[in-house]
Amino acid sequence: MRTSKGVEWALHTLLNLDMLGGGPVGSGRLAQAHALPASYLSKQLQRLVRAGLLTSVPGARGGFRLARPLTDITLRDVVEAIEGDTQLFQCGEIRCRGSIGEQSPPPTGTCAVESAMQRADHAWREALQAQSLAGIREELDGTPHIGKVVRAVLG
Amino acid sequence: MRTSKGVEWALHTLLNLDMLGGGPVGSGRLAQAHALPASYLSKQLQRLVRAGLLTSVPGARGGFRLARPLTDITLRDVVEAIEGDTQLFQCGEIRCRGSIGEQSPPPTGTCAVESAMQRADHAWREALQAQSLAGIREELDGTPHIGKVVRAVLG
DNA sequence: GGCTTACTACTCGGATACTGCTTGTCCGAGTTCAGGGGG
DNA sequence: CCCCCTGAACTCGGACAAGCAGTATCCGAGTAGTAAGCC
Repeated sequence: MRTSKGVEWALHTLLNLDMLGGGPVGSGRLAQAHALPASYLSKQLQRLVRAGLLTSVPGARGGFRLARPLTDITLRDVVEAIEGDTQLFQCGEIRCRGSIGEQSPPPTGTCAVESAMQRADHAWREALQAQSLAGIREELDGTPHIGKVVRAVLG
Repeated sequence: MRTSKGVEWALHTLLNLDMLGGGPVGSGRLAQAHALPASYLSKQLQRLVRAGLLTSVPGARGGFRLARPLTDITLRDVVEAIEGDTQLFQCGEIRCRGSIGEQSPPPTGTCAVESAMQRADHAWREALQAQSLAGIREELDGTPHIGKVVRAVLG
């Protein structure tokens, strides 16, 4: 179990877009920046558009641009945009099946196992939500040449 | 992205084994309890054995039994036994590839994106570790007929 | 009658197929820009 | 000289394959119990 590569790609791409600042950048150029498959990256960026993190500009000279500043984008936003908001642990309600399930009265309330796993899931999402991309950008600015390279390559 | 079904199966099976208390129980009977594929459940239980959560008894009248009390088994133990201890987010170091990577000096230290995701990963594992199976067992004991059913079916 | 021994039934454990999702690729609809022609 | 029209190039967006991890299954090695045979 691991997050899809799209999460990593989306995060770096969002950071790159912020360093550029201005107009829309095509998926091809964004992909070239990190040697990613362009078409597949485009697919991931479409999800960010649907989630409201990016806006897409169609046509020639089109591309993607940030829909809002990095301070308003959390890791949780990105992860859920790519992966969906389904729980890490999905209860199959096996407690209701098999010989035990048949001989037990229909359960009332949530499965204890499920609720325990949900607590951990909640902690994960809280930790993701507590970190904005702006904070990560600040860490990167500890090595300021990065921004210069990005602008030289993509600008 | 979601945890494999094996996690759910393992958790319920461990709880059932504790309610029985005594001797080893075969994977077939444990599977029948929740209408699970017996052979595949056995595969998951083997992982719990390797992780030291269960002990297996070979031969006729053999089976699986708890290697230690539920108070000493946390959700994290079970999840990592089944899923492995790999991080939810695995950094592909794409920052070192592509035109940006080539034109940047070799990075020093951990990728900022990776360390941010690791913080969330850590929060998840902490929340898992904070919950023992004994606690879940207590929640289940709110509906005490469960133990009776388990003993009737498996005992 | 008691002990030994061969047999059977049952268990775990790993090697072997199948399925669904992640990953990767391709082509079409739509838009912008440029250039040429006409007023 | 300025405006309009046509064409081409480039973009996103969704439809179409390939690869791999998760899922499921089967068979062999090994052990406990049993029953028969022998002393």
